[in-house]
Amino acid sequence: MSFSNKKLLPVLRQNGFKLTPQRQAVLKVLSSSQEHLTPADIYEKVQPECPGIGLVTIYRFLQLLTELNLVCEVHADNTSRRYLIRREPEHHHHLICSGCGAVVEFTDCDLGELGQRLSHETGFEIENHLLEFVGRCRICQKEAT
Amino acid sequence: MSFSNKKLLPVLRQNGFKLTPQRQAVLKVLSSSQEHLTPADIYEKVQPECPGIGLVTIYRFLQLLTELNLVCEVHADNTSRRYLIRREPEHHHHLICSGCGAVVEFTDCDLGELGQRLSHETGFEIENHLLEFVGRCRICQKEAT
DNA sequence: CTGACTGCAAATAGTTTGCATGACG
DNA sequence: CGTCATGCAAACTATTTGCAGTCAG
Repeated sequence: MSFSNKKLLPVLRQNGFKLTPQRQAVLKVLSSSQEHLTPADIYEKVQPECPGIGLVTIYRFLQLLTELNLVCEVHADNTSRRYLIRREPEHHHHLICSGCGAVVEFTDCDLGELGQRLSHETGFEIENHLLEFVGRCRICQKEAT
Repeated sequence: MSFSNKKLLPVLRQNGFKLTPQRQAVLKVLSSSQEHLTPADIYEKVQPECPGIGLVTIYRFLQLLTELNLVCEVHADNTSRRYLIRREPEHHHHLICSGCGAVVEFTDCDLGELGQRLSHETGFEIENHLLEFVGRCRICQKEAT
C-alpha cells in the first residue's frame, strides 16, 4: 500500500488521470500481492473494499497502468493475461512457481552476449527479449511430498 | 512436406492415430512454413487443399500434436496461440521478427548458470525456462527505411 | 463545471464441447 | 466393422466497445 501511494499515485496524477476509489482499491490489491494476478483475481480481491466495481473498470485500469509502464504482464500462462505491479522499474524477468504462482523478479539476465551473437548470425536487429523461469518454490516442494 | 511424411506420420501411426487427409494437409502447411501460425492462419492456408475442413479439426489436431511434442507454442503474442512445427526435437528457443513474424530457432541458450544461481538464491527448484528474442529481420529492417 | 471515469449490456475473438455422421485401418 | 476423426452448432471464457449517468479535480 505504501508503495502504491508513494510512487504510483503521483505518476497517475501528473499524467492527468483521476484517483477514484476503484483505482485505489485495485492498486492496493496489486501492490500487496506477490503473485501475478488475472483481472478476475483482482476483481475478487477488490470486492470487500469496493463491492460495486465492474470487471470492465479493472480491465481499463490495467490497460492504463500497462501503458504507463507501472505494471507488467506475465506470459507463462496461456489462458489469460496476468499482471504484476512493477517493483523494479528497469528491465527484469520473472521466476514463477508452477505450484502456487508466486513470482520472484530478477534483473541480471546476462543475455547481451547471446543477443549479439544471434544478431550477428541471423542479421536480426534485436529489440527485446522475454525470459521466464518456471519452477517450484520451497513451500510447494514440501507439499509435493 | 518431406519432413512431415518422413518423421511425423510414423509417430502418429505408432500411437494409434489415424492419417486423414485433413491432418495431412495441416501437416503440410505447418511443415512448409517458417513462421509460427495461429489456428486461423492454418485454417486459411489449408483451404485450397482441403476446402471443407473445420476450424475445430485444426484445434483438435494441434492439441494432439502438442501432446505428442511434435509442435511447440510461441508465447510472444498475447492474443492467440501460435504453433510451429518442431524442427529441433531438443530444447530450443525462438527469435521472432516483430515485422513479419518469421521465426528462427536456436538451441544454445547458456542459462544453466543463471538457473543455478536463481535456484540457490530463491530455493526454487527450476523446472523449465522460456526465452524469446524479438527483433527485426533483415528484410523488415530494409522496409522500414 | 467538465472531462475523465464507471458500470451496464452487448459485441468480439478465441477456444472447447456434445453429438450424429463418416472414414481409416 | 469398430474406433477414432470430422464438422456443425452451441457453449464458454477472456476481452473490448458503446453509451448514459457520475464524480474527481
